[in-house]
Amino acid sequence: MAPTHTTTDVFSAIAEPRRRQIIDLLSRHRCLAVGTIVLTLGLPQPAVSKHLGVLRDVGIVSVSKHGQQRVYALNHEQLRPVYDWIKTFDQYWNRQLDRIRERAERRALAQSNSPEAPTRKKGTP
Amino acid sequence: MAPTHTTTDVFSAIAEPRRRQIIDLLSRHRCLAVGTIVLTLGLPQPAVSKHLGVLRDVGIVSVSKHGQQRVYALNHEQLRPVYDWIKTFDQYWNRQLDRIRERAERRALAQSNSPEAPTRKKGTP
DNA sequence: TTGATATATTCCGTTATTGGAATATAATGT
DNA sequence: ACATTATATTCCAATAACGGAATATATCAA
Repeated sequence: MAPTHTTTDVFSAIAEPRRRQIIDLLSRHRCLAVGTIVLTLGLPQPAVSKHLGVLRDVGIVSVSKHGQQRVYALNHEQLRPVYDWIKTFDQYWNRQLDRIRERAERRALAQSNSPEAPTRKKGTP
Repeated sequence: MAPTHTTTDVFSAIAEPRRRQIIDLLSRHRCLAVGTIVLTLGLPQPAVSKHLGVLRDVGIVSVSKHGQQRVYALNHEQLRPVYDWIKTFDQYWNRQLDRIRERAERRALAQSNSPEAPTRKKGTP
């Protein structure tokens, strides 16, 4: 049948590289007018408007009128589902880091015990 | 033109809910045969095979032959780009939490200083 | 009102994605 | 060789997504 409606799914909304660009840009400023986004990213204006529309539908950004320009701001909370999902895997990377650190520390300890011993294997001399 | 090729983009690969289901399942087991995934998730076998194909192309999972079954395992590292990207926003949520905690602590402190004072505003009595 | 600027929307053509059914391939057992 | 099990692939139809050009809407200025 059909791909999962990007309009209702945060994961699909952030799948688009340019939408992530927009999000990244917005995250570095409290709010931005469409024109600024267009100029900064160098994308065609209709494209930006359409991507902002998707992000708006999902709730990732919100708009407010300021004169004749529309100012967009990022709603960080809406990105939390992504963080919560991916977060469950970070233990693997962190464990990996822990392992590396532990090994380094063990090695450093061995070094300090016998400064002239070869790095490789202590063995029984 | 066309949507971003899911085959080369981790973000697009994880946009599919059922693929996330498969990833979740695989993350809870060191490795799983296709048949097990089919039975566990209750999805049609061709669907599972196809989704696994996408995940395989992106490198999120890897296969090995065991008899006549293909055993899939999750490559956690491949999910890191997603974590790295979303992680840059977690400061907002955490700051929010910090703010809440700090306020609670301040309130608790105020309470302990004047146990009978109203919660609202200390003022000059 | 007219004109200019800022943004949104619509229309169109192309391509991708998904599910489902059927089929193909591979390994195993008899 | 043949049947069985496990998995992958192919074919199809429906739909959705994207980019680009053109156009519509809204706001402000003169």
